[in-house]
Amino acid sequence: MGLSTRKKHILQAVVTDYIKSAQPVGSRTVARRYKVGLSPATIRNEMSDLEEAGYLVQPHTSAGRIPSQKGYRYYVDQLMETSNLGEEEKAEIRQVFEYKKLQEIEEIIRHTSRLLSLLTNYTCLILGPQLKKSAFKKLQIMPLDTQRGLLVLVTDTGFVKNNVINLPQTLSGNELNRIVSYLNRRLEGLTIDKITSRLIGELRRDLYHHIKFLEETFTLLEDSLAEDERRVFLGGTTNILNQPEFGDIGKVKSLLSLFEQHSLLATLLARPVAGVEGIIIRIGRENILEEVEECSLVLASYCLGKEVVGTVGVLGPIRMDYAKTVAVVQQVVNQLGML
Amino acid sequence: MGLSTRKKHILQAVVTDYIKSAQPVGSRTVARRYKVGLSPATIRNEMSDLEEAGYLVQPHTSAGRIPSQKGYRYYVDQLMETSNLGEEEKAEIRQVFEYKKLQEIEEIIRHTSRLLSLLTNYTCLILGPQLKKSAFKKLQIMPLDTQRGLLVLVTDTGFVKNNVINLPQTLSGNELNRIVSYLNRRLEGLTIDKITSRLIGELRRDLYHHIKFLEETFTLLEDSLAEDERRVFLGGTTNILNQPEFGDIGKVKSLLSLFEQHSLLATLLARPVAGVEGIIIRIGRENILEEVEECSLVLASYCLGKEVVGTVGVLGPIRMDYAKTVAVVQQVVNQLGML
DNA sequence: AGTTAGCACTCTCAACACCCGAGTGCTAAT
DNA sequence: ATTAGCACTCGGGTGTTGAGAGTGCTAACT
Repeated sequence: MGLSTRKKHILQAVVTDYIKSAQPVGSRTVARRYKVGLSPATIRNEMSDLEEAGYLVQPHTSAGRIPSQKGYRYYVDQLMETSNLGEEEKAEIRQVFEYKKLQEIEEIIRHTSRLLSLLTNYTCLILGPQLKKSAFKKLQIMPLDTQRGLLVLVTDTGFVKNNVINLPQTLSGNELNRIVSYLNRRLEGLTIDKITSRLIGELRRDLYHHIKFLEETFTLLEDSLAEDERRVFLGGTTNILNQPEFGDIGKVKSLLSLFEQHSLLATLLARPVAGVEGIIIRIGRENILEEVEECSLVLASYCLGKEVVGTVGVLGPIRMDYAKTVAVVQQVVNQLGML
Repeated sequence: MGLSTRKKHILQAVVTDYIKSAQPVGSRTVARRYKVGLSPATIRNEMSDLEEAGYLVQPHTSAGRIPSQKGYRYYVDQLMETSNLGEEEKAEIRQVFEYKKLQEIEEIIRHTSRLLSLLTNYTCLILGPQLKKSAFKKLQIMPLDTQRGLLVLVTDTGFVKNNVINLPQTLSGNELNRIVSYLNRRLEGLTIDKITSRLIGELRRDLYHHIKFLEETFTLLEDSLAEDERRVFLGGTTNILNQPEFGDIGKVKSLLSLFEQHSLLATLLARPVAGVEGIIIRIGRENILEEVEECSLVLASYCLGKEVVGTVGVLGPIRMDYAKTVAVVQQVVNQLGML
């Protein structure tokens, strides 16, 4: 791993220049634009070494070099200087969160994804809070008419779930209220994944004379827990079209189709080790899906309240501006955590 | 308007063939593939006339002809034979709606849009129910903690709206209940657009001693009414990428960006004259937005219950399979109406 | 020994010429 | 009125060429 400082400088120059220009960068350019006091010839030699070591590749003889995935990895790990956000940008981020304090969580996330895609010009993916890990807060059943009611479930993370259910006509308003408040008492404070079939079985027994009604309610509850497909929120899906590397319809198509398959996206955003704090960068093939093997992903967990509840990610071309993206993601995640 | 029957046949042949092949069709092809008992030369003459009359255009000399927008219009109005759906397709549609009876409305619409885009291979746009035209059904406020509550609003069309609001700590549960049931009584059965500022002012007076609390609730109510941006649901947004006419990134981009601007889409789906029943087809420039001047839109109103509540549309290239699309849309709208 | 200048070499890309085939329009024959 | 025949047109594919960018190597320089 021990690259000479000179090699480091050159590698850095190549990466930053390529990130800006999307053009293979040659020795001339490095010599001219980046004040290494060296002649092109020397730089050529060093670049040749770097290529041999696997940090750079040549698209073809007689083109400049571009970073390999290994090169990007080295850059990200060792070379990148984290850029500070401009004050205007910081202000913009703060402003978006200013009035969001008491909004519903989905609304907040939607805005966040828009903000991130706007600031970075890449595509933003946000994995919503995991229902299982949220705590039950309150449940209510609103009768709609004689046969149907609306089941409303709220978690402490501000997650709201609505479901229309059938009510038996024989059920009086009083009974309904009793049942609801009983359920609220029993479920209070439990995290959703604690509401197991066993517990539900218990509740069923206790309320045996309402079985028919409950049957459906519980099935619904169980379903929505089992499904627990965490919602993925997208922002700026068309931003990739601005990237020169996606001039080809085929690539665009496979990516855009991926964007419609939320379950796949969820796996993409899943953190490898839940424990790791801070920002994770996945470059090209380091992502599991082949649809994004030409993309990089900047990932971070975010909190709402004190718990880590989800993941935000910014997806751009491998040639993305890592420094800026990391800064933006960091800032946004911080702001989210303060809500 | 009076085309000879022979010209009609030829025009029809050209349109259908071009819809299938996306290639300009020449006189040979018409003679060979469509049993008009005529030689290419004769057909050439007729096609020449049709071009003069504006129904066909030549991309360049020595290419076949393709229909002009006028040509498509004539085809759609006079020539198109409405295709009957295959039994499997009908069954598929029915099946999707089978289990949807008591779902929430948004869920139904989401499924519908997926279904439509799947069956047609085009992009599906659905304009959700208009809040203003829906009738207020029920309102409930669930206290979440000492300071906040969840305001749940349900309309008769099955539309559910959630909003977190602040509650004054001084408010007792009883008081809250009284207020809620008072509001329910006053608002019952009114269509949302009847809940004007005047009415709200009245309510305010009647509940003057809760002004602070109500202030916020009402503002929220008013906001969500004023905003009343009808939601647009999309399906199969990447389907356009399969169309050869969108091989160019520029076009794709402008369309996909349009798909992110829901307010624009809403105007696109708005019906010109609310009264007109049945299916409307808008070809190319007949649509107001220039982003879709190379697209056609097949529109239909749909009902939920007895009221017309929204619009479904299928957006494809001008060269779309109108016959099939119309059949599918018709069928789906019918099924929706039966829910 | 490390650095640099010079030069021949390689490769891509854009421009240009070229040809082929599909399709037309016109004319003359049926 | 219809059709066969034929000259003409034009787009798209193919091959060639030249310019430009960048390299690698060698020999000279510090």
